[in-house]
Amino acid sequence: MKRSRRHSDSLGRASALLRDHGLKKTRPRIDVLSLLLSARKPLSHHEIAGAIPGADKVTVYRVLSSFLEHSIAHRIETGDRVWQFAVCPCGHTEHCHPHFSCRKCGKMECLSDVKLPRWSRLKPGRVVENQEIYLHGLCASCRKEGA
Amino acid sequence: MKRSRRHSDSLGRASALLRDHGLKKTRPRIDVLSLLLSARKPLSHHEIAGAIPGADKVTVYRVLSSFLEHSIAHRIETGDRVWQFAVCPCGHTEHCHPHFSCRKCGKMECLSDVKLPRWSRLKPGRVVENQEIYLHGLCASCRKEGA
DNA sequence: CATGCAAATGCAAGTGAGTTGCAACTGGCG
DNA sequence: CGCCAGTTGCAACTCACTTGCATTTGCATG
Repeated sequence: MKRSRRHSDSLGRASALLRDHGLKKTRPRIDVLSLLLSARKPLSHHEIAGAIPGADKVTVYRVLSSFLEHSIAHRIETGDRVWQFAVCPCGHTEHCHPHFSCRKCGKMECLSDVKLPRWSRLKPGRVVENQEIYLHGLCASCRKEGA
Repeated sequence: MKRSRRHSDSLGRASALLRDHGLKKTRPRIDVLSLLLSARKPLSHHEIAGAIPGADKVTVYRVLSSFLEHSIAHRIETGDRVWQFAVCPCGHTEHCHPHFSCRKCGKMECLSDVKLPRWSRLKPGRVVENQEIYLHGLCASCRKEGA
């Protein structure tokens, strides 16, 4: 089964990631990290806590914060004052790429392969240390259905 | 005095803008709009309400919402879950341009003249209707001071 | 200029994402 | 095995923003 295979992969990858970053291997951390790994798209705290039966919401916040500190995951803000969290397949720890979300189905994707302008060249003098690019619109499948 | 001249300009422009959009000319609307016009940079609700003595915070939220609805102002989210509001000099009502904020002095600017990639070409199939680009780093003057 | 009323205001109370304090627990080291 | 720094989980908090509702007001109309 594809799904369970991916899930067990995620469990293994989660353990390895925690070990590599010197984080204790605890139940909440394994649960949250393997969920993020198998999701392959950004998830909100609400989605994460909801997908893990019995999860404590504060613990989930703290687990996510520790992932951010260790650059295991990154955080996106989508304009509705709710954070989304993701471990991107590209392995980038800074959210160097744009994120797209569909106004119809709500799905969000990381556009990891998009080339971006060199901000510092465009605006000499400033140093851009961090960026957040958020695109909103219709995804390919919702567009076909006709919105 | 340059400052008061700009302020009275803003008062006149504010009245004109309200009239043009069919909005009643009320005290809170005049106050908020002329403040945004003279600020020439994004301001948070907190900054706006703080700068207008006796302003009711709920009214300020509602005034800002009506400006958004009528595309007089636009709203930016900077990553700290606090909205910023601006009437850009370029006159664009969609926030089509990136915003930059300095991590040292906190100042935020609209980068109205920056050319952006054509998202739809980069990611065929999707329709990008709205974008939010937020850059964070050091502005030119804070960089010189050495941070 | 007086009048009416839809729209706007202002106060109080509510919502919800995220945070803090603190006592109890536990992974993983010696 | 036993320790303890790091982690968890519960309750209570913060704070940006929203909603409900009674009162006021801009402005169109007679």
